[in-house]
Amino acid sequence: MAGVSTATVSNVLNARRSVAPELAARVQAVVAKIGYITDLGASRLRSRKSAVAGVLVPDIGNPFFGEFVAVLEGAARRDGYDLMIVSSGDDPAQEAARLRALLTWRPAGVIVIPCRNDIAGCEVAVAAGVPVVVADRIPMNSTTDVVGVDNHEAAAEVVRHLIDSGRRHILVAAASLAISNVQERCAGIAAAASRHAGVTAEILAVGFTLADSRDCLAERLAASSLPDALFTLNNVATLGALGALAATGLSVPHDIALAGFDDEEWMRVVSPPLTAVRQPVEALGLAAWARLMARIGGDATPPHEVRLDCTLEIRESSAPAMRSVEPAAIRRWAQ
Amino acid sequence: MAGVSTATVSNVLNARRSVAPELAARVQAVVAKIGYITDLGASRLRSRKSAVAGVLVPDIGNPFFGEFVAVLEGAARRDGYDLMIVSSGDDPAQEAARLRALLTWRPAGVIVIPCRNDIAGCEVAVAAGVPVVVADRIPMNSTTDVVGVDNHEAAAEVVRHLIDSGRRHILVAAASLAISNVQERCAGIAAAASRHAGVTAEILAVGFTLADSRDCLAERLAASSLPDALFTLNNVATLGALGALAATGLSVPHDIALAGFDDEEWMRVVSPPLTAVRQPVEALGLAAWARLMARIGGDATPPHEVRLDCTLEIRESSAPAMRSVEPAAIRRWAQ
DNA sequence: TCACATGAGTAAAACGTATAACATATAAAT
DNA sequence: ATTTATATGTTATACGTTTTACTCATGTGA
Repeated sequence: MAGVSTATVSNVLNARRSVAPELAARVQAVVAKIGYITDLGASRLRSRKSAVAGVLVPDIGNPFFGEFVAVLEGAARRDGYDLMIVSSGDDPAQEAARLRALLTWRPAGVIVIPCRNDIAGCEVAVAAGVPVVVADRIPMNSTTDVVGVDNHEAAAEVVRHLIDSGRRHILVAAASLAISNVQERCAGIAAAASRHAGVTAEILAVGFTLADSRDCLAERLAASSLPDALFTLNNVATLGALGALAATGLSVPHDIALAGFDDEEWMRVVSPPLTAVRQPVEALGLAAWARLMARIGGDATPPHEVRLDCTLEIRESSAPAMRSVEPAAIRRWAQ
Repeated sequence: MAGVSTATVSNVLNARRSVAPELAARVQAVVAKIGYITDLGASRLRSRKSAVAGVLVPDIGNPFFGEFVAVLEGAARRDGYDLMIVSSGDDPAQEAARLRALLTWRPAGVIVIPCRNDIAGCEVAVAAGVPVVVADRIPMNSTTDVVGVDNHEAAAEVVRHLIDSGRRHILVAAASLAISNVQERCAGIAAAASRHAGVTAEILAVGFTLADSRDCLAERLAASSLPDALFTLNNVATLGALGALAATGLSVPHDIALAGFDDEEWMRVVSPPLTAVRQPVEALGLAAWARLMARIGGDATPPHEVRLDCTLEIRESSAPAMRSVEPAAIRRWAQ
């Protein structure tokens, strides 16, 4: 339509070789007129270079993973990459299937938050020569780059804080003990608890859904030997704990302290505000993306392990149980 | 490697023509051995049929949109489709750019939650002959299928409830008045308020972020002429309201009632539990997907408009301000 | 026995793009 | 004036599939 060869069109659109201004203008005019849009599939097929990265998370509907993906998307756009986002539903079989589906897109690299300690079907990616970065849940002996937080120290810090707050019997609620970061957190809890005589920590697997964790915790709290602190290891378990506590009639922090992993915005505006471990989600995403870009760029150094620090946001839900003091004092203490 | 032609391999993998069992087995064996994975780009290029759908949402990190996308992903997988997910950041320029980026993937269809009343760059999609379904925020005179909720009635129901609860001066907090569903909600509010003498409704645009809405509302609540009810039109505004109320020292529902659009899990486990309009996110996603599949399947009927009903979850935050009654009674009332 | 349908394989073209190779004109250097 | 470099255009091929068209057996009914 512009009276030029397809090669010239390609050169105009990709600015690879110089094109006479007059011809370029003619091409641009036709492009605008007919609404021409490059076929990225054909482009990648011919040029053999892919500007898409795959992202596999357990559940895109979970705000933690949603935010993680949002960070990745921003970083990817800045570097000119598109993102192919899929979720595994915390099911290893789905994980393998989705990873395979990702690879059909021939991504330049893949970022994965696995649902278990080993990534199901990860070998197909490395076999295909696609760089893989594992985030958040870090398998024990991974051969790929990994990016996560210092779960051991963060969990230990929570336990130390609860002990300082006068608590002695900590009930820990985790989705599943098969998740690597849960294991790291439990180790941190055990380590911190063991350094203080008379402190007990009981671990409870409460499942992945709000309903499961609520019911599971309600049942435990109905039993004798009540804990005086509840430590939830992810955001879903925290919701379940609040539900169970409301059902049981226990008051926070008076009867029992509550602290959890994953800080969400609502936690600091409700009453009582919830003590939470804030994971550096943005830094996590940026670090994962940086590692992926390095590998795509040809970095062949041995696998990197990036560990970022969490921050403990101490709020009223884990304040000391001062029966005789008015709420205002507790609020003051929390600051 | 299997000693057959590529045509036979294609027939084995896609089961299009019958292949001798022995040859098929040989092909499958090689596929398994070398970890062959079809190149989806090349496949689509040649077959001219695309099994990918584009999804454009304002912010993948927002739990409402995250859940919407999660529903879509499940539906898409069931129908054998992949999803290309991008977000616009509530910026019309980005919206147009991302939509264009989506089209480079040659999707069979696109589902869009626009950031304004008109979808920036939507014409390129329809020009390309790609079916478009608009969800959640429905432009006034759209030429495409639209799927949304009955915002007018849902908002009116909230206002009627607040009036029943003894409230007369309602402050409405919306992100932006340029959003179509906000306009519909405001119309519903005005209609319901006008049917009751002495009831006022004041609309306030508080922005898209938690910080903005908190500051904006705190400023308004510091002024004279305090409202006795706060009605937030999305989840971010609800968070901002809680923050502003905490800063102002107003107690809910004693001094002021609080009700908002978007029901999230935490809202029913905090105290006081929050009255919220629950949007049927799952039904919304399924309806949008169903419309898209119909259009992809060749449905050429005039544009459909699907409207789903919301449900009002009445909880303690909008209970009557009974100064002399103990909390237990209020809780009873809320049930 | 012949004509003809059916089954099962292959060769080759096509999808939309990028690029290497080549061609030509003009400018610059010798 | 001849070579050499540079700028700018085109032709043709290749990317990894799918699919059409063609081939060659083999079976089947008259």
